[in-house]
Amino acid sequence: MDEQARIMQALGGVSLAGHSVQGGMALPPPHGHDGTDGDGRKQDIGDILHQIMTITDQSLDEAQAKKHGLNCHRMKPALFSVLCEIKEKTGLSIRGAQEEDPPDPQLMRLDNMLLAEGVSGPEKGGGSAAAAAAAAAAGGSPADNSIEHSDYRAKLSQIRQIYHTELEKYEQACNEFTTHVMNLLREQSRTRPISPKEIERMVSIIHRKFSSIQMQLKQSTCEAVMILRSRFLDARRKRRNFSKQATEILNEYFYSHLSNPYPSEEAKEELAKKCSITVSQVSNWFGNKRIRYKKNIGKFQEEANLYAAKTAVTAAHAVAAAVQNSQTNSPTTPNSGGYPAPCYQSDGRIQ
DNA sequence: TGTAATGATTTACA
DNA sequence: TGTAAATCATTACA
Repeated sequence: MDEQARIMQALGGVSLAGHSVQGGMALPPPHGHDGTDGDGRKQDIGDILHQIMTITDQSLDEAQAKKHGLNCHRMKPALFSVLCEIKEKTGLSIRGAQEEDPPDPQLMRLDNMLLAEGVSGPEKGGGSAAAAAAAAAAGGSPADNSIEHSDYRAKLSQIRQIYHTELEKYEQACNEFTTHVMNLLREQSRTRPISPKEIERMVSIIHRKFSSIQMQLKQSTCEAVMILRSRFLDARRKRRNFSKQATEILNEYFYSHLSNPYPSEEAKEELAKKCSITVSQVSNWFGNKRIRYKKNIGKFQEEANLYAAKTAVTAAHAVAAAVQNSQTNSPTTPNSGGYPAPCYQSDGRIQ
């Protein structure tokens, strides 16, 4: 170390008890330097401060001249390689150089999701599959579906656009910053020992930092897509009341089968077809109707009577038609073979 | 704007 | 797996 200090001094640098200072850059002492001499250290610090003050007092021209002198010094290439070697030995320049980044599972998940949703990768209709699935689940009319579909696609396309713009910005910033740092290090490598390996390491550090920013972007994009999906897929958020006609058909069936309001699978399918809704919507409707009817029969009594009358009229018409056609088989009356029609008490309770 | 109505979902159970 | 019951979230209406 003493030899190194002497060389530094000879080159016009500042020798500071084991620390070589050049243009504000300090080379730490190699391992093993204990520096336990208390008074000596105080003196060193005083020297350092003094030297720093001296440096700042120097004019730029003087500094440049010194720098030039250093660069042109015949010993410089030899010193540079020696210092590089020392740095290699101390492990400063190779620390972490071998760190191979394993693929981040979280990043992979984000990438996969963005790819699946059509946000990253080639545009594939902006999640039309998801939109179609949601539309089917919602059981809306085809016209409604196409409106929702295009709405979903438009919003997804917006997200995609923002994602790509931001990604491009990050990449540009990363490249600019990397170039800047590389130039800076190359420039500094003229006056302090920086090996190409070290520059590479620095570049990889920068890339790692920027990729973590990219991950945040991907994460927030995924969140936006999830919110969009949940809004689109959650049928409760876009509930539409069934058409009056559909409700009529369902009510007619319900009240004409009041004693056993449990339509078979076939009946459900038929009702679904008639009402232009799905079988599960029919099941939901009957589930809701049964529980609400049971809970408050009184409230539904009027409705029940109305539909009973309606059914009776329909049946009478059927009978009349049958008689007219001289047909022998009588029409099927509601509830025939099933539960008896409810008999209402004065309080509206079913007997 | 508050409230009733209503379609959908969730949970428990047979 | 279908249903009851409770609950949620939205719509319709006064």
